[in-house]
Amino acid sequence: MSKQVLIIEDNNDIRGNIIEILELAGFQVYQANNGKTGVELAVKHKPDVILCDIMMPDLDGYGVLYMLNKNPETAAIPFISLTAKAERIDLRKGMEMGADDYLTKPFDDIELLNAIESRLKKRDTQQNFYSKSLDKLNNLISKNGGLAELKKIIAERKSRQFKKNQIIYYNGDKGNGLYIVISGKVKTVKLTEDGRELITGIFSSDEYLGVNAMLSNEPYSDTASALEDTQVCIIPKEQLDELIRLYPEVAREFINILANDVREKEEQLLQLAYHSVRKRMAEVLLRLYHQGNDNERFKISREDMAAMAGMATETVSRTLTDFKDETLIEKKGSLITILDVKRLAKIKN
Amino acid sequence: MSKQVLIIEDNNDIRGNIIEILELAGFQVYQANNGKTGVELAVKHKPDVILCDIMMPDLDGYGVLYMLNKNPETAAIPFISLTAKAERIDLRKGMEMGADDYLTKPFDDIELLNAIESRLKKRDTQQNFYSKSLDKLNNLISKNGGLAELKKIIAERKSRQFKKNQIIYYNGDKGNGLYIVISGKVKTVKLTEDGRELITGIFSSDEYLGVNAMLSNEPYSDTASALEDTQVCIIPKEQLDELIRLYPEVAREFINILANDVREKEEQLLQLAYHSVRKRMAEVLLRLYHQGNDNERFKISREDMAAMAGMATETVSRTLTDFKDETLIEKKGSLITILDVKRLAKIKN
DNA sequence: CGGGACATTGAACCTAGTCAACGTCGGTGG
DNA sequence: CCACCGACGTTGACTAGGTTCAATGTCCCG
Repeated sequence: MSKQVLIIEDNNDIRGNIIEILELAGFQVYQANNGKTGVELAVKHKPDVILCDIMMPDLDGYGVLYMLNKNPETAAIPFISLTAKAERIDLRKGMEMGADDYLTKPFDDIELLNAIESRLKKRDTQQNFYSKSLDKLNNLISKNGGLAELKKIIAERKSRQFKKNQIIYYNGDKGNGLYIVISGKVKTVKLTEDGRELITGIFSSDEYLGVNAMLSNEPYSDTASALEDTQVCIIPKEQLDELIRLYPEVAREFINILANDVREKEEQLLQLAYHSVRKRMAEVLLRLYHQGNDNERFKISREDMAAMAGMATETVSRTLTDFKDETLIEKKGSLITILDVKRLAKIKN
Repeated sequence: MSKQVLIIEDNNDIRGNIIEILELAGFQVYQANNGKTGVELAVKHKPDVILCDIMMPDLDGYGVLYMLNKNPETAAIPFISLTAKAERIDLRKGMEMGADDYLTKPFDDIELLNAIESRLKKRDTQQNFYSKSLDKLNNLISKNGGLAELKKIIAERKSRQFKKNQIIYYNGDKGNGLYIVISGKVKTVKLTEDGRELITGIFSSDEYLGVNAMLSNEPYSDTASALEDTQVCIIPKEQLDELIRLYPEVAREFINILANDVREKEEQLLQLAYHSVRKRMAEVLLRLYHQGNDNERFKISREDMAAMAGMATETVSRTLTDFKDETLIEKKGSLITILDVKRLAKIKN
C-alpha cells in the first residue's frame, strides 16, 4: 500500500506543484487549502506524513499543529512545516510545539522527498520502542484471556517525541490520553497566581504521566514539560476506560498507583510544612537520586530544584555549597554528584 | 435464639458466679480464664457481648480490647470491662480504647444484667444507621445484577462508636478494613520526628476513611482520631477487595476518590510552599466551611487549625484576630463563625 | 468557684526571601 | 579563533514574616 501524505497549503500554485511531485514519487496525496479542512482530513485519513504551511489565513500552521496534538489519533503523525522565509523565531516556535521538520520555501523536489523519506524512516524506528509498563499491562490482561484490547493499543501504538522544554500538556487542557514515558524525563508543575512554580512530579522511563487527570475525568491540574528530549507513548482515553472496565487487574494497578501517589504527596506535605530548608534540600537530592538511571550523578538547574523544594534559587545555591563543604555532594555547574547518601538521609531538621 | 455472652476472667470463683447468673437469665455463655483464649473464642463464636476482667496475667483486658479492635469481625462487639477497684485513670484508659461500659467489682446480679441488657439495646439501635455511601455502593452493584456481596456487608454491617479524641487507627498499623463515617468527625494526622503534627484530612458523614492504606496494601501512613463522638462502619478488607474485583463500577468509584485526593493534596502542596500565613489560614477556614453540615459556624481548637495550616498556634491566634478586626469572621473561644466567604476567598498572598 | 486547659498578646530572635552585584559557562557570530 | 552575549550560578547585605518563649487572659468542667 502506498504511503499517504496530506498537504495543507493555501496557495494553489505551490500546492499543485507539490502534489505533482509527490504523486510522481508514488505517494497517495490528500490536499486541503486551509487549516480547518486540513485537520478534518488528517483525522479522517490518518496520513503517514503531514506537510503544512505556517502562514495561512484563519487557522494557521501553529493552530493546525495544536489541534492535531490534542487528538491522540493524529498527535503522532510526522509534521513538516513549510515556511516562506527562514524566520528563525517562528521556526523555533514551530519546533517547540512539536513540528518534526521544516522546509523553507522555495525548495526543490529532492529536498522535499528527502524530508518526507527521512521522517517516515525515523517514525518507523520510533515505533519500535519497548516499554516495561506496556508489557506489564499486557501481562495483566493476557492472564485473563482477552487480549483484543491491548493488542489494538500496541498495534496502533502512538509514540511521540518531545524536545527539551517542550510542553506536553497545559494546566486546564482536557486530557485525551494517558502518557507512558518511553525514554527521557518529564516534569509536572503547578503555578501560583504570582508565577511561582512547584514541581509536583518527575517522571522517567516506564512511568505513567497524567494519571490523575485521566482517571478523574477532570482537566489537567498541572503542566507537563520535557526536562530532556523525551519519547512518550499515548493510550487514548477511551481505550484506557475500556481496559479498566473490562479488566479488574488493570483497575487494581491504577488504584495502587494512585494510592501510592497520595501517600507520597502527604509525605511531601509534611516535609514542606515543618522541615527546614536544609532537610528539604536533602530530601530533594534523595528523590533525584532514586529516580535517574545514572543514580548518583544528575544534571538539574537550580531553578528546578527550587521548584521541587519550594524555596528560592539563591537558597538552593547556598544550601548546596554548604553540602559540598560538608563533602555530602560534589557539584560542577548544574551537574551534581551525590557522595554520601546515608549521611544525606540523616540530616537533622 | 438466645443471646451469647463471652466472659473472660482469670478468677475461677468470680467467673463461675457470673456464669451462673447469666445462664439463669437465659444467655448462652462462653468462658475463658485468660486473655488469649478469650480472644480466640470471640473470633470463633462472635458473641453478642463480651465481659472482660482488666487485671489479668499475660494478656490483660486492654490487650484483649486491642486485639479485638484489630479484627473487624470482633471490633463491633460490645465490650464491658470488669475492674476490681474503681481506679479512675485505668477506667478512662479503657473507655478511650473503646470499651463500651464498665462494672466495678463487686457488683450484684441486677447491675450485671442491666449493663448487658442496655448494651444489647444500644447496639441494636446503632445497627440501624443509614449511610449515603453504602447506599451508593449498593446502587453501583445492583445495577450490575449481583447483590450478594453487598447484601452480606449490609447484613453484617459492623458499626463502631468512637469517643472524642479516641484513636481509630495508628500510623503503622496494618489496616483491616475500610471505614465509612456514619456520624461525627474524624481527623487524620501525620507526625514529624520532633512531634509536630500535620492534619492531612478531615472526614465527616459519608466519607471514606483510610482509603489509600486499604487500597495500596500498605500499613496506615497516618493516625486517625475522632474529633467528636463518632460512629463508623467497617467494610472488611477482603470484602472490599471482592467488590473491586467483581464490580468495575466500584473500582471506578475508588479510582475517582483517589484521583481527586491526589489533586487536592497537590493543591495543598502549592499552598504550603508559597502562600503566606494569611492566605493559608483563609484557605483552612474555607475548607472547614465547605465541610461541616452547619456550614458557617464550627468549633475547632487553635492547635488543630495550626496542624491543618502547618504553622504555630500563636500565629493562628494572631491571624484570626486580624481576620476578626477585618470583620471576616466572628470568634468566641474555639467557636468560629465565618462572616464573609467571598472576601475570605479573595485574600491576597 | 477553683483549677486546668486553651487562647491571646508581647517581645526577641532567626530563618529564608529579596535585591543586587558579580562570576562562570556555553554558544554564536564576526 | 576569539570576543561577546545571555543564561545560569554564586555570594553578600538587608529585611520581613513567622516561630519561640514567656506572661497573662479567658473559658469550661467538675
